[in-house]
Amino acid sequence: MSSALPKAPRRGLADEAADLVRAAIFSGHFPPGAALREVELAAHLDVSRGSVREGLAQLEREGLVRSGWHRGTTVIDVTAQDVEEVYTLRAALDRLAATTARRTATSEQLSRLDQLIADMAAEIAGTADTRRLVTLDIAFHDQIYTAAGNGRLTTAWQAIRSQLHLFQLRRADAGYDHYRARVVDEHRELAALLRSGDRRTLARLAEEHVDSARRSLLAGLPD
Amino acid sequence: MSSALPKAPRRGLADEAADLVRAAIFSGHFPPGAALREVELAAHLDVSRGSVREGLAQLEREGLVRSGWHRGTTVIDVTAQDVEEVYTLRAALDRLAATTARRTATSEQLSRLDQLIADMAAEIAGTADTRRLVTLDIAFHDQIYTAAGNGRLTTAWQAIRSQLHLFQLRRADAGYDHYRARVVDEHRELAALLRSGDRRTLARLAEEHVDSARRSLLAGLPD
DNA sequence: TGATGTCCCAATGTTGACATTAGAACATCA
DNA sequence: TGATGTTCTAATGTCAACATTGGGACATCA
Repeated sequence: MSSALPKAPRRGLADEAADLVRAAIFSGHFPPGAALREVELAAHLDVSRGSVREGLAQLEREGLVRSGWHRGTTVIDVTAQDVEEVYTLRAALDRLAATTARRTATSEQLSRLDQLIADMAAEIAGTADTRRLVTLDIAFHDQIYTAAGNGRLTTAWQAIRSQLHLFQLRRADAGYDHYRARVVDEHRELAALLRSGDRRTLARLAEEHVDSARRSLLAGLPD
Repeated sequence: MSSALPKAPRRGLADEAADLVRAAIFSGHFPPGAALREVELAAHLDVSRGSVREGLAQLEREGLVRSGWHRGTTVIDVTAQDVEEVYTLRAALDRLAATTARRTATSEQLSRLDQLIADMAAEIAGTADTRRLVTLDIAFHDQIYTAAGNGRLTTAWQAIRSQLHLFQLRRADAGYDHYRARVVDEHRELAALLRSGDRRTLARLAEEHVDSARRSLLAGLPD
């Protein structure tokens, strides 16, 4: 939660409002399709409508909500097509991130990947809190994008990151055991290829890693 | 400029403000690094600061401007690293868009590509307005993304589209003749492979198309 | 003289009030 | 009775005033 220097990034109320609403969506307080009324949120969060409005615009950038002219803002629905779109794009982004990070990652960043894998393994051996497992999974990929060091690529990743989080959460709630069974091995293999794999093999694995996730999620979607 | 049905999408003032400022940036009225003051813009566009603010946030999504806490908004600078980042990401996105469109494009959409190529050729044979040529070039790729039909992919494309436009404009202003010499052939080849090429060849060409553009732009950047 | 602290102002962040709109409920007519 | 036009209202879009902040100019001191 803290770097060497927290660098205290003074943020605006809009950012905090966005964080709060995002957390509420992840927690299930606002289910898919729910309407997010500005006045209601403003009163509940004790900030002005302007700030809430700006925060919602931020969530729209992340693809978590949709809004239209005078039609308000609603939480996105999780349809099969949404899943298809997000995972297809993610495969392309992950492929680029991995092959780039293979050249640019520092040994420190690579050890951080090992640490995250160890955390996953510990979590599975322990209480196996699937919610936390998903967070670690995403943090692992965050780290790869950071190591790649391409700001625009990271922005594109963040534009689907929250949606992905929502999807994986739904996957977790439905109780997919084989996700827990394979998540550690798959990431360990990715980390190994990042260290000393050839580019093409790594590229293919990065794509397959995402494809397998997509298939397993789609299999459990009644939509 | 007009589809069969303009479908009159009632837009807010924020969107119009964004369009106006974007055009002003492209026209050179706001050069790279220029500060975009909210009060100034609001007065000039005759809208409130709130709308300007929202419009600027939109331009930030497009990567055309950057802003920080209490430090205002400025037009992005065009450094070598920026070019590197944008074109690298674009290669990955174009690759996915092309391989997807190869499966999903309708014959109508493919003919529209041919039409755009014809427009380019006519432009070169005529006045050779490089500014319009760049617009056609980007419209060509817009069409491929539309044909791919992946909303998230299109969003990711739009997040770098404006920056790309700015880069290509600079490239045009510097007067790169061999861009004009090759642009038609390259796009014709892309269109042909979209119709009847195998996936791997198309993927490679899509990447190379972007790579050649990047190299030619970087060669002319003193930064 | 140069490093440090203080003040000030221009610009952004925030807010509540007012204007406008989309959609639903109702009334009207063929 | 079903389609069309009207009214109403809750919610969003817009606005201008107020609060807060970052950075530079100036003064102060070792």
